[in-house]
Amino acid sequence: MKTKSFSDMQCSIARTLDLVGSWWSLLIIRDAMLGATRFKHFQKSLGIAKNTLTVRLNQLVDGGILTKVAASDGSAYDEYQLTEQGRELAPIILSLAQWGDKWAAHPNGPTFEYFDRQTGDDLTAIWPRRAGGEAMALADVGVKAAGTPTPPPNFLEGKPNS
Amino acid sequence: MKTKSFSDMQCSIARTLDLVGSWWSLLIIRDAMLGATRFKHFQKSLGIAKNTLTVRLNQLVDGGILTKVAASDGSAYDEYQLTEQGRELAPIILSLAQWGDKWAAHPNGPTFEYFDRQTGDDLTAIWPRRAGGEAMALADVGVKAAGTPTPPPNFLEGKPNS
DNA sequence: TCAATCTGGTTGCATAATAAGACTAGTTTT
DNA sequence: AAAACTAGTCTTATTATGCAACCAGATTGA
Repeated sequence: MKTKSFSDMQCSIARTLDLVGSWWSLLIIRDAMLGATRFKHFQKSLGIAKNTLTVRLNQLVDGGILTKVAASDGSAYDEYQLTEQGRELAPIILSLAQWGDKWAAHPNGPTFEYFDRQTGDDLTAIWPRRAGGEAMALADVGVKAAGTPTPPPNFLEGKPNS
Repeated sequence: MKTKSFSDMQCSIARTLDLVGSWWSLLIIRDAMLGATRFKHFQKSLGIAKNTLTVRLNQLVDGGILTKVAASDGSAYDEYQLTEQGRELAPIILSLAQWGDKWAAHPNGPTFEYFDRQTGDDLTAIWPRRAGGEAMALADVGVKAAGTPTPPPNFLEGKPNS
């Protein structure tokens, strides 16, 4: 069959998913954000098959999300570390967590809570906002083809032709 | 092999990915947000195999992201519409787009731009923010086990044991 | 009107991705 | 020095995806 790649699509969403959208990838990134650095961390935390984990880690390294560096603690085994590019996936991870907390919560409640280390407050919702900072209604989010000046259909509302 | 499901994990991120994390799912949701409602829209836009599309659409309906409703224009063919639950995936979609624009842009540039329909301004970045609305450094985002009072390791910094 | 086309699938077959477990060379612990 | 651990690899089995053919009902065009 040869699973189709999204890498030749022009859409940024597709291009992102091509790098981090395969099964397990985003959970590996989650664990990396929570401090996992070694093969065994990911393997134990996720229960993923080792061969699959090998492939996924290599893909993330190739995609520039992770780097493999010499261990900081003198061990002979390398560490996988998030790159800047990888760290900036945090909004995606946080919005996934936020949605799951609201719409797909586990009977026992969520495992993690996110807060502002400066103040201790809970994080403000990850949500589209206007310049001032207020969250906006989804219906106010407009989408347009790049370069187009006029505001065509609404995000979440426009109809495709035919 | 039997692909492992994430649905019994407690983590909200995993639970969300279980519903929308399979190959094609988020692109289908993207298209739904851009106005696609019918089988042919998704099929034409994505170039996905028809049997796979059938499975994906049914999964999204089962997961409460889409509903199948009678066509609004009198056609005999049903429409797939986003539910409220589905519409609230917008922050995930927008953060994927934002990351891709920055880190995985197509040579020809992005296809879409997002703006505030009220003002015409570009959207403010989807990013973790403090109560006041200012974007915060990722290093200031803390994560803790649910219920725990003390702030343990940083998000993006904490080390797992062993 | 009525043949041609479109729509939303289903079915069968080929291949790729994932899972599970055995195995291994090198590392670390006891 | 033996035992256990680490980060894989290899083999085998099953599922997921892709592709093409097919089909019944709806819609369109001449």
